[in-house]
Amino acid sequence: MGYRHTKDDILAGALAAAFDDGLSQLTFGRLAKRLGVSDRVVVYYFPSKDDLIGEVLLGLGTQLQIALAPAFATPAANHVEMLRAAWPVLARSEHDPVFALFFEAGGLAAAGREPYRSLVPQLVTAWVEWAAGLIVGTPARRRDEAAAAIATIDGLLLFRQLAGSKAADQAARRILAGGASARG
Amino acid sequence: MGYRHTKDDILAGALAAAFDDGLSQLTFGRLAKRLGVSDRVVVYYFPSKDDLIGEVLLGLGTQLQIALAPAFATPAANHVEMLRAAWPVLARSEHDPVFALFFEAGGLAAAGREPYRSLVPQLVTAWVEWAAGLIVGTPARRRDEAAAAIATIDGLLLFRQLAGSKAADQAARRILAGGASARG
DNA sequence: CCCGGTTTGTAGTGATCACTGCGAAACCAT
DNA sequence: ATGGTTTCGCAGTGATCACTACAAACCGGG
Repeated sequence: MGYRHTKDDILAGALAAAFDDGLSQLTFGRLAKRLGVSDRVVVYYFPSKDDLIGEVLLGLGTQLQIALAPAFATPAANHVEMLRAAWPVLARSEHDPVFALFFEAGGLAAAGREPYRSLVPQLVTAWVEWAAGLIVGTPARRRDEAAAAIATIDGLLLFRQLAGSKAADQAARRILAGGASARG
Repeated sequence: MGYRHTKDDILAGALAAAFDDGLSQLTFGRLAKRLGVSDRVVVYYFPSKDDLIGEVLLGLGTQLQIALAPAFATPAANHVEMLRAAWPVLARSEHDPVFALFFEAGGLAAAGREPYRSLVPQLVTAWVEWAAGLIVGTPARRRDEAAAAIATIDGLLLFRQLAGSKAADQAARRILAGGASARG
């Protein structure tokens, strides 16, 4: 038997707590109480709050990758085709707390709060590069279509969180209708 | 001479403080210090934090409307045309703190935090209805195209905040290219 | 000028924040 | 068993949080 808690235990608990209550409610004290330990243990493994948040964001990135894997599995001719492939994931996104957490982090990044401001854009960039690998065409075209796909997916995900699934379905219907015959 | 501060004074200060430091840094104490008064004055006019945030969000809605007025000034045949009309606003959005503030509020709403969860969707809904008034066609078509426009605009605005203006320009180029000949 | 209500300062509430010092317990290698 | 290291509970740091009690200052109407 090792010690009672490993760093991974605590990080997993932190991710779960963030999923449940949001990043802004993630504190040493609350996390410790959730895990049934002294907050000293949490601070021992994550010497500063930024350390904890940084690793939580890393874990969030992994979870996002898992959630989006089925969406980004097949090559696409353009961003609308990519969006269509992602649709099954988008259509259920309001039930997946990983997206809510992403937008909370994104909002804090937009507001300029560290360490979100430094870390969240890396998630988005990695996401774009991942998408670019699936687009067919010249490098410039792959880059542009991937950026268009990610921007539109972000918009639909956020719109679904804020305006509800019905309005998001209406929006998606129109967006997906336009791209069947798009050219490069 | 009336008293030193009116409710509008304090609300204006609160909006300015939120623009500068973000909603999550908006507290009675900081706002009072910024205005050079006791926090008692702030609490007098806004008896609870939710009251203050609620009115700040209302003011944010007004500022958003002002910022987007030039984008939503002319009728559009579909969401891509509307997006094209909005482009001059989108292309400068990273210099306008009103959008950063909107995404911070949106992220907190997505995370389920009150009063954001209750109030922010109203901003988005009002936004969609405003856009629907500019789309030509049947009611259902107006509604769908407006939703598509707002979702895409949200996505481009957020993408510009998180991925930078260069990537956002690339994304916009592709999205705007697709809709020149879209039909209803 | 005085009287009513409105506005504001001083001070303080208990709670929670991120974080620390210290010593003891748990663990491991020998 | 022993000595050294890792882990962790206990207690406490000063700061800040939203919010309150109380009384003084301020104001317009009489």
